[in-house]
Amino acid sequence: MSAREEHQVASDAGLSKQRVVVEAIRLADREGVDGLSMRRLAGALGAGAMSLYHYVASKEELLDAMIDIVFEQIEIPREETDWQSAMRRRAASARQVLASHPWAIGLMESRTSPGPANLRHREAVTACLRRAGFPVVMATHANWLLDSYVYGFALQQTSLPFDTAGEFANMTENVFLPQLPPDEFPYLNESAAALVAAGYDPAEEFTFGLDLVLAALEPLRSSA
Amino acid sequence: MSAREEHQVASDAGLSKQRVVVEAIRLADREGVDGLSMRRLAGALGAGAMSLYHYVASKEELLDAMIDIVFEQIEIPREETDWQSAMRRRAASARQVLASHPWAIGLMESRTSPGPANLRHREAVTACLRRAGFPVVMATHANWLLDSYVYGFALQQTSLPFDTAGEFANMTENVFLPQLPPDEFPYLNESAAALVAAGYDPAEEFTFGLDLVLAALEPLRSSA
DNA sequence: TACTGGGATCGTACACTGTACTATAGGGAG
DNA sequence: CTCCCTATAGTACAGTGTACGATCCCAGTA
Repeated sequence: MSAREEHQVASDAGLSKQRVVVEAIRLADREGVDGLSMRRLAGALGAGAMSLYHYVASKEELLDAMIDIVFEQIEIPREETDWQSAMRRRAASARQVLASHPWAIGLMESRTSPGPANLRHREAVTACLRRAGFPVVMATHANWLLDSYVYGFALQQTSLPFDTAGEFANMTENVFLPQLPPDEFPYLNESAAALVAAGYDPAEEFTFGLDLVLAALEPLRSSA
Repeated sequence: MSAREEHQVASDAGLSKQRVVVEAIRLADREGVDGLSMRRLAGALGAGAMSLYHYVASKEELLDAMIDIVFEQIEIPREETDWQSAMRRRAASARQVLASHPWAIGLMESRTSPGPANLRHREAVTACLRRAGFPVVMATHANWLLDSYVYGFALQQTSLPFDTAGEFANMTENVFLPQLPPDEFPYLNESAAALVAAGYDPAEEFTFGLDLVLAALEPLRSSA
């Protein structure tokens, strides 16, 4: 016990569910979700593996708690602003949060229970849309559409190896194009060449779809 | 060896990468991706665990091959039809395929290499959009937008426990509503009640967003 | 025919996983 | 002091991916 105190990194002011989950997120961010094991997590906390099970019923519950904390980090729409600005802010926040915890999207698939932060988020978004004048069913449609776009974009983004215009140009010229025979993939070749030439910046891609969707939803409000 | 032949299910006409990957997909469909282990897969094929490694370098490569076969099942746009019908068909196909292999979306996250079927798909979609008159950069935007919507919708759908209007009404009344204190979640309560009363059918939700996106993209074509 | 080489198949072993069960230490209540 | 309860672990077990080496079988050659 005294030997263990020598090398432990985290403060040992006592465990707690909060501390366990937060450290699990840091570990997953650093090493990927496959590198997150109960033993390694316990090691990072300076504790024994089985001690974690006093704060978390199972690894499944730990993963649930992790994604709920991720949802907590997504900015909730504020009341005063107009609905488009509010949706833009929360979409940008969601994209950024999901990009900095890439494992979260892959985890959303298997777990079915929404979690409290997720529910608060949905409530706030629905409130914003309803106050903006969307009828009930239309607000549901808008919710689905916006969430689908944000999650789908984040999903695609995390599986791509570039973030900036420079990285995109670099990867396209040195990795993608050499793998695309021009006779088999003429349009992808055209596309890649044109995008690099135009200085295409993937960071701006998110805005295009979001603005288009918001503009298309605007006339579906019933009042002003 | 003769004892093993008694209980094996699959035909033992010899292994092959194709047979291994196809059986892996069936196993994942049946038991979830967590239930897919090399030993169980080998058992389903009537083979020893290590035999699989002659057709697949690692489990990672197996997973890559699995998602590429899933992509192969998504209908590719045909040349003759107008672009909106083509996109509607392939979006519907993608949604259905991803719904019947729910593990596929969760897997897309971690793997970065596109895979041949994925590339052919992208090529065909880009071709369709370009021929419809979208400029190069606009075709890229449309591609991102449509894919984000389809993947995001599929992701949300697989994490929901209902598919039909009846199941939705049932789950909402018996499971969701009892967990939503009306004073804390007034809008979600209003929404749930209104949707059940209106006989809301989640199967139609996909069409709404897709149609909206397609209509919003239409004027961005440069020629007719 | 006998020999050989190589591809396919598999058994064993190792490090690692989640976690059930059990044991311990420490502190507050009676 | 005794009793009990909460927090912390150690050990053990079934199961994982896969490195390594053994085996079998068959095509080709002498």
